[in-house]
Amino acid sequence: MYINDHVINKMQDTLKLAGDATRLKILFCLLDESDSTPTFKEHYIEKCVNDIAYQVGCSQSLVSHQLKVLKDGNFVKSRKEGTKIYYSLKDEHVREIVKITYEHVLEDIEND
Amino acid sequence: MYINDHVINKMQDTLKLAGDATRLKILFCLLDESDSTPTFKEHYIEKCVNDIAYQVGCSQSLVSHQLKVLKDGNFVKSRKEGTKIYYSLKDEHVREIVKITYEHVLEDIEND
DNA sequence: TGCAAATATGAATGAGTGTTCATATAATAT
DNA sequence: ATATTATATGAACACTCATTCATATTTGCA
Repeated sequence: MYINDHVINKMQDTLKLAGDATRLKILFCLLDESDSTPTFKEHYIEKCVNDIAYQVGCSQSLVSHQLKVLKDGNFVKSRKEGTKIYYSLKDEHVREIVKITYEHVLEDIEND
Repeated sequence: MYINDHVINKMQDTLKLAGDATRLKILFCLLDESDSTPTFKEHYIEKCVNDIAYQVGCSQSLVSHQLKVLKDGNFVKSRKEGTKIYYSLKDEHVREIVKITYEHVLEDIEND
């Protein structure tokens, strides 16, 4: 193959990381301030774990576990302030991958 | 959540489908005629199972299994001709998702 | 009819992973 | 110190899934 395994494996990791419902919800949650239609505008919103858990509708434990996964995969970063830890998207790669997939899925649903 | 579960689940399915090394190799294989740097030009190349297996370096059985997965997920389509079955990309969605991820991974590797 | 080529399929296995539950850690306030 | 809030962590479980092996199916051909 022309594409080396390193590239393939990194692509696999990236797509696998994004390919989970709970993590996708967390990413959407970090995409915008409130519960609105997702704008994919470049801005970095910070939310603490409990707020994310509440908005996403999952347990604190699950969200914490998945935030760790997202952080290890360089999808999000975190900042400590008192007892709270604020998470936000790490860069524009994440946003674009979510955006492209979102738009394609919407298009598919319209042409069902 | 503002995004309904149906959309989230379809996004999950799409990204999960693409998030596997073997399937990515198959998709790259169907992206271009030969072993060159991937152009992401819109053209639909047909290859039969054995050729794909050879180029990807996996067993016929594995490739056949994964082609079924890709077909069920609407990533590829197939056409029968004699004893051979030719597979090709189904639409531009697949190509774009692979392209975006590929470019992002390359960019990450450059800035390592 | 029989054989070879191309592909599909089913079972089995083993590794990976999403989720829950209980608990630990850390910081703050009383 | 003690209690409370916020978050992380580890074990355990169930479940998914990628891969292999053996075999079935289909088509074309002698």
